[in-house]
Amino acid sequence: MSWTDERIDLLQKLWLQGMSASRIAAELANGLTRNAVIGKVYRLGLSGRTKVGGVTSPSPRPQQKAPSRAPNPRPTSPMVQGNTALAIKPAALEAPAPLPSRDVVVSMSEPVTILELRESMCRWPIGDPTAAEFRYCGARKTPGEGPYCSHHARIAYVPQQDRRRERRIQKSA
DNA sequence: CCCTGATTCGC
DNA sequence: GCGAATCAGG
Repeated sequence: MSWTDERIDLLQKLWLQGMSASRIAAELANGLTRNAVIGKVYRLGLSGRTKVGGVTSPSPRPQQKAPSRAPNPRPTSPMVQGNTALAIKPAALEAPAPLPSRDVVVSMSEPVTILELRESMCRWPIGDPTAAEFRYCGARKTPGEGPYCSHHARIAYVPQQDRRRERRIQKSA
């Protein structure tokens, strides 16, 4: 598959929304890697996401080929990133104030699709597994073997300390 | 170690 | 033009 206009369009949209390359790649679901996404973005001249605030960073992208080799003229753009980056996009600032949803738990990183789910991520299911919107918690898994983040682990393993003494007495045997 | 984007470079 | 490899960093 190649970069169709539609795909490029979506790519731009997502990229400008602040979505990370890896997520976009996963979203476009095509075996595309984040490298492919980044590479395309680069070619499109979209690299160096303009930050919010209108301060149009000069995004100096010398499209010219450096004779020998440009060691690393890395401007080190100020970008919010990392697993915990909340994809703060311009749209978010313009968007209506988030309704005081009451059940927004402390979930940091947004839920992830199964494609984005990694071994180190919480597998707590979010939503209807049969729905397309089904996601997993995706937060950092608690070290060890727990398939869940610490938060969900507690919910999952609410042990049965309270369990009725199931097998009462089986003395007579 | 997980992740991020940027750049280079062979195809 | 494409994207893996690499680089540079958080």
